Formats: sequence, structure tokens, C-alpha cells
Amino acid sequence: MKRDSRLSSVLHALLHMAEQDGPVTSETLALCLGTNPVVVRRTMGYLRQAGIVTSERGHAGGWRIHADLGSVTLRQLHEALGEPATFAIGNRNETPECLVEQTVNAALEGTFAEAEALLLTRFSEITLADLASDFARRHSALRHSRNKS
Amino acid sequence: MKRDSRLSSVLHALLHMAEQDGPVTSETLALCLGTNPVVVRRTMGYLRQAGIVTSERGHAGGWRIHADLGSVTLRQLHEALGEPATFAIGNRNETPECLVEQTVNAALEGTFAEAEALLLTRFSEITLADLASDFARRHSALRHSRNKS
DNA sequence: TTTTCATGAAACAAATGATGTTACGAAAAA
DNA sequence: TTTTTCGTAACATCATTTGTTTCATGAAAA
Ligand code: FES
Ligand code: FES
Repeated sequence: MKRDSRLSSVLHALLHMAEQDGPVTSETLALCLGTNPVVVRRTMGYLRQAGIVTSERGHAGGWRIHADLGSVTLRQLHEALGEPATFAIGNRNETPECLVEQTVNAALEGTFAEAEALLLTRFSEITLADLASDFARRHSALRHSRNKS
Repeated sequence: MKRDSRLSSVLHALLHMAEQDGPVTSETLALCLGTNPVVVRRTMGYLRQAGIVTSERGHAGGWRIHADLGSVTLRQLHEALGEPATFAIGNRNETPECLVEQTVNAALEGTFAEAEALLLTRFSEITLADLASDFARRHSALRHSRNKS
């Protein structure tokens, strides 16, 4: 199955934007992500609808973060993207008449629901600020290792 | 995304087989699952490789469970199917050079790993016998409600 | 005002992966 | 020998994500 990588994409884009002063164009972000500006607009559009970023047209236009880094969680981003399906595994038939299949579905659904709840909880505990500081730590560590060598 | 429903399928098939005395043909299972006998053979073939079922050709041939219902866990079945990818969400680039993306990936991977661990743990706690008794309970409840009405 | 730069949006194309189908061979029993 | 049933390969279909092309719209610069 082809995995939905939009959450990964917007995180990369947002952290990139967080390091810039002015707005960042779709063109620039597309180069970073190795994709097409139209794909960037399409994906970032979801975040604009959610009020997380803003966009401006024309000269000096582009995308800006419209929120405090510490107030945006991965869960909010996941929701902004429309809460895409979490699992690549699922039931064959969602509304089966067969009692055997209902039994199987119930067992699987319960288990998947539990795992998804954990995932969403963790998502709600991670903010953009967390990732930014994590990045700063990695960046610093890289500089140190470079100085040593 | 199109979800992998093979685990759901084989569970349905196995519970069906558990209620039968003799072997069950791919044709019969395909009718139950609403699919094609070849798909059944293809999928059940994984379970045969794992030693969970056996198959016989010719007259009175078909599929048999080759294990105790209480000893087969959902996790074993998941493994027999080749441990298909759990999540429909993932990183854009698995081996990025960009430190920003590495940071994002690490955060997401850690979270997904945690959720997957929970899922596999639950899978390892559920056996075919559990599902069979769950089915019996549902079946009995259905009969009671029918008698009442 | 005209040109340039940028997003917005629709429509279409490509790539991927799961599932379904067809066809033929091999083995086992009737 | 005929029938049944699995084993396997090859191909077709379907759904979804991602990428691409195209044109319109708005905003700033020249
Ligand atoms: S931030 Fe631009 S390539 Fe990673
Ligand atoms: S067991 Fe055969 S249809 Fe559910």
C-alpha cells in the first residue's frame, strides 16, 4: 500500500518555515521536499484551512506559520489533514451479516482502536516546538562531531 | 488507500474451518468470503508455510487446521502473512540527508513503533480459541433474542 | 499600466499496491 | 480414466496517493 506521507511532509515544511524570517514560497518548499509546488499548495492548503498557516500571493508572497510553535501538536496537524486512515490493515467487510465475521471484526477493531488511541495521545503530546528544539540539539551535536574530526 | 484485509480473511476462514469436521475446500471458503478460490489458496498458502494449516488435493481434499485453537495467536497469523506494514501513514523519505527531516522521521517513527508494539502485544494475547468462544457467546445471545421475540 | 511573481483550483497522468481473474499443471480419489 | 481439488504463474482490475499541466486570480514591482 502506498503510505500517506503528508504529515511527514508538512512537518518538514513547517520546521523549515520556522527557521525563516519571511514567508517561504511553495517553490522553495517543493525543492526541500523533492516534489512539485502544486503538491505543496495542495497539502499546505489543509493547514491554512485549519488556521495553522497563512499564504500570500504576489511578490514576497508565500507561506507563514500563523501560530506559536509550542501550541501546535502533531495531533492538530493530523486532524487538519483530515485524519487520514491510520492503519494499512483492516477488515474485509465493514458491515458483515455473518456472525463469524462480526466476531473477527470486533476483535480486530477493538485492538486497532486501542493502538490508534495510543498513537493520537502521543501525537497530542508532541509540539512543533519540541521538534524544533530536537532539531537544534541534533544540529549542535553535528557541529561538535565536525569540530572533533 | 486500500487496506490489507488478509488477516481478517484468514480469521474468518479459520473459524469457519474450526466448525467443520472434515477439510474445507477453497471453493467453499471463497463463497464465504465473497472472493475467488485462487485468492483463498494464495492467502491460505502463507498459513500452510507456517504450519498452521494443511491442504490436500483431490477428492475430499481441502484445508484443515493443523494446530490447537488455543495455541494460535493473531500475532502468529500476522507473522505468517509476512508481517505486512501496519500503518497507512509514514515518512516521506526513509533515509533523508536533511537534518530537519531526520528529526521529523525520528519523532514519527518512535511514536509509530510504540503503537505497533501495543498492537502486536494485543495480537499475541488473542487466540483462535478466544474468537471461537466469543463467537459461541454471540451465537447464543442471538438465539436468546430470537426466542424472546 | 504593464510585467512579474506567487497562490488557487481543476483536470489529467503516473505510480503503486491490493485484489480479482484466467489458464494450465499436478496429485489424489472415485 | 474421469473428476475433484490444490499449486502456480501471468495478467487484469481497482483504488489511492502522488505528480503534472494548465489557466485564472491577486499583489507587488517596474
Ligand atoms: S529543511 Fe529544506 S531540505 Fe530539509
Ligand atoms: S463463516 Fe462462512 S460466511 Fe461467515
